[in-house]
Amino acid sequence: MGRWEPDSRGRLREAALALFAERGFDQTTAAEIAARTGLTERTFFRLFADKREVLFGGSEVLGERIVAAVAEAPDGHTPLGAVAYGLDAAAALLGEGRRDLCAQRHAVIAANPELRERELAKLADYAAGVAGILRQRGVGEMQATLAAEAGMTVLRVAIERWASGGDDRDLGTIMSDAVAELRAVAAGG
Amino acid sequence: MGRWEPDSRGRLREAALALFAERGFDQTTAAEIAARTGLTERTFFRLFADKREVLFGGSEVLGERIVAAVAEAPDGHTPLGAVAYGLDAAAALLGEGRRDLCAQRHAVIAANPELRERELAKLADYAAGVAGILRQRGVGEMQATLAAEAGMTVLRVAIERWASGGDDRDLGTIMSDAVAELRAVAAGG
DNA sequence: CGGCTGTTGACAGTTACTGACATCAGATGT
DNA sequence: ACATCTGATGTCAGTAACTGTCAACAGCCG
Repeated sequence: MGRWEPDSRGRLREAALALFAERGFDQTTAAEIAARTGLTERTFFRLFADKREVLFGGSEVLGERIVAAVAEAPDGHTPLGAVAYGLDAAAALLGEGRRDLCAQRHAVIAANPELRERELAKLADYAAGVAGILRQRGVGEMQATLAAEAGMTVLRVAIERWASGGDDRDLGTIMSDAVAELRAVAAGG
Repeated sequence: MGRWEPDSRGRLREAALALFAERGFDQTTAAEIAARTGLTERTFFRLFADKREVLFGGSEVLGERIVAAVAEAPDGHTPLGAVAYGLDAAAALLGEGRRDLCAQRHAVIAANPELRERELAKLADYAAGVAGILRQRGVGEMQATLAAEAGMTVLRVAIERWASGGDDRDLGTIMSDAVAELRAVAAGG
């Protein structure tokens, strides 16, 4: 290496986030993002499947982490109890990162329907992975799906609270809280 | 009316479903769909915001029906109990339609990631509407969101079972069942 | 009869994305 | 040291999703 600046992916991600935050997603072309990093549009699309994906790099890592944590949850847990392990792992991973960047990213996503769609799709992917693990642990198809999907809803709501600054507590705390609320809401008549 | 064939929207929807089922979503252009109905591509995009929307016409009706049913649920229900009214209304509405068409539509959607994204977005819209109603009924922000989202997950899973033919029971029955499973999965430790 | 309205067509333009091929620094093998 | 291979990039041409603008024209209304 040395022939080109390293970490094209990372530089494109940074440039994209900055431009999206500044002018908005629709008002930013892939060519502009690429130009800002000294690369070409073609390279952009080689590194990211589509323009939206540039905002979701690293999302596979989060998904894998969640699925792994659910898989490693000790036996004897209810489905939702196992999912909570995954949520803890997610909170730990996200808690490492810079909260301001996470907030900026979320503001960009919240401002654009296409990006919101993509985020939902990512969460649905995680949910599918988690549901698969739960099924391996002997949970029935329907319960596995419901527990996994509900867990990802908790993840989304908690992150939104955390990133939007409406709740100053630790992300893990917000999430445990949300799981408790989920139990409460489902327990009632 | 009379100058042109009536119901351009409906004709485009039919043509699109047929072509998508036959060759797949990606292998079908908007111009081809339009041509099959004797219209032009420009008209297609005047009637549908984008190519995917042609498969989701009438989805606002379903959303409104669900939200209305939740709003009209008698007092004294838990949040999830009120959501169940919405699910009943959805089952009733979908039960009216032709199940084979619903199944074909779902097969097309299931076969394409972009279409799955759009479907998730529609469900998220319904959930937002339902959560709003629950909040009006005095349910807390977090519980309202969780109950509404969980309800839409039930809707999705139940429809998938029903449409894919894996479950011969009535859609309403499948859904009540799924709600019960949701309660069971959340009730446990 | 004349003007207004709503639906459509025609046409040009932008941009997301793809495929095919060229380039060239650096690692690798002999 | 030399040839070669590899991997990341650039170049260029093309498709198709959308959008803006203007024209055409049946029906309706005064």
